[in-house]
Amino acid sequence: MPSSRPLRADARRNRDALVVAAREAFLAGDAAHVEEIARRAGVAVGTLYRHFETREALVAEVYRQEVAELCAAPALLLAQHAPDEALRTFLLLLVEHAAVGRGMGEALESIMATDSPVFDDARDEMARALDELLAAGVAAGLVRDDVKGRVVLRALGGICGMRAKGWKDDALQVVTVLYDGLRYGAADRGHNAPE
Amino acid sequence: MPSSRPLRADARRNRDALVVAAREAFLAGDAAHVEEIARRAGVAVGTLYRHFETREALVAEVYRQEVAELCAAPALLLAQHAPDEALRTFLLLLVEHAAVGRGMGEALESIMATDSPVFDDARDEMARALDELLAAGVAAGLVRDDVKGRVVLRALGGICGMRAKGWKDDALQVVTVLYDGLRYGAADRGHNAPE
DNA sequence: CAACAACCGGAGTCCGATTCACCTTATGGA
DNA sequence: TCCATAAGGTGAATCGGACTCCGGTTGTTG
Repeated sequence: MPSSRPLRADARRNRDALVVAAREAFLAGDAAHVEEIARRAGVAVGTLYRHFETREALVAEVYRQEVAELCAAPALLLAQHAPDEALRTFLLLLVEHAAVGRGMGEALESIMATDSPVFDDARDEMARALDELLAAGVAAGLVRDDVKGRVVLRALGGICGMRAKGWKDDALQVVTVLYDGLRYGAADRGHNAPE
Repeated sequence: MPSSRPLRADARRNRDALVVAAREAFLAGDAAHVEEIARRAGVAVGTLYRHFETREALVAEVYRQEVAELCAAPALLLAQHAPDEALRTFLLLLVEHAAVGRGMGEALESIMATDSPVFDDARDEMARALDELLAAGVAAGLVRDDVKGRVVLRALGGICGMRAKGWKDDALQVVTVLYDGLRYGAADRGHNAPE
C-alpha cells in the first residue's frame, strides 16, 4: 500500500511541509494545535488529516525521524571508541535527544501513552541500538551480560518526562549511575576487571 | 487561608467523596471525565469545580495522598532492615506505586506536564524519603555518596510512563541496575575497581 | 487536451473541560 | 425554635481543540 502509487508531487510536498512544520512547532514548545501546524505548513487542517490519521500520527512521524537519526550513532561510536566509552557516549546522546523531545512535551507523552505500533517500532529500534553497544561491552568483559537494551532505555525514559529547571544535570547523573550499574555486574563477577 | 473557616460539613463530605471517586475512576482506568467522576461522587460538576480549581487539581490531590502514604515507608524500612536492603525494598515499593499510578494513565502525565507546585511538593517529598535511605546507606559505607534522592527518583520516573505488557519485569530490572549503580561508587572507593 | 483520480479547503460536528447565574441548605445567633 | 445569610450546589451554556465531510481544484495519464 505504501508505494502502490508514488504519491503525487504536490501531495508529497505538503506532507513533508507538515512534518517540518510540526517539528518546528514542537521544538518551539508552543502552539502545537493542528490548526497552527497546518497554518505553518501553509495548508488547511483537512490536508493534514489526509496525510495523518490523527494528530498523534503526525507526532509519531516526527518522532520516528528523530529516532532514526539517533539510531545511526552506535555503529559510528563503536568504530571510534572502546565499547564502554561508546556506551557512555551514546547514553549522553540520548540525553541530548531527550532535550529535543522535551520540546515536544505532552505530544511525546500522548504517543507514549498509546501503544501505537509506530512508537513500539521506535522503541525497538532504540533498544536494538543499545543492544549493539551492550553486546560489544559484554564481549570485551566491560559490561554485565544480564541486561537488555530495552531495560536501559526504560531507565532513561524518565528523563524525557522531566521538565523542571535542573533536569539536564539530573539526567547526566542518572546516566552516571546507570553506566556504573551496567559495569558493576561485570566487575562484581570479578574475573578480569578492566584496568 | 486554608483554615480560615472549618468548611461546612456537607462540603467536606462532598470533597472527600470526590477524591475517593476520582481515585476509583483512575484505578479503574476508564472514564476519568469530570462528569463521570462527579456522578460517581453523587454531585454535579459545578461542585467538583467548587473544590478543585481544575481537573488536574483533583488528580493532584489524589496523587498527593498516594505519595504521602508511600513516603511513610522509609522510616519503617530503616528500622527493620540494613540500609542497603531498606533502599532496595523501597525501590521495589516505588515500582508497586508506579503500578497504581499507571492506572491513572495520562491523568498523571498531564500533571507531570504542568509545573504545578503540588507535584513539585510530591516530588520533593519522595526525594526526601530517598535521601533518608541514601544517607543511611552512605553512613554504613554501602552506598556512594554523590547521588541525590532526586536523581534516583528521576531514574525511576521512566517506569511510570511505561504501559507495554512486560513493563513490570523491565521495571524490576531497572531497579537492579540502579541499585548496583548506587552501590558501585562505594565499592569503587572501598575496594579494587575498574579504572 | 479531456477525463479522472487524487488533492485541498475550511466550515461544521463532536466531545470534554470549565463557567456562571440562580437555587438550596447548613449554621449560629436572637 | 426559627430566621437570616453566606457557604454550597446545580446543570445548561460556553469554549477550545481534534476531527469530518462535501464540494471545488489540480496533477496525471492516455
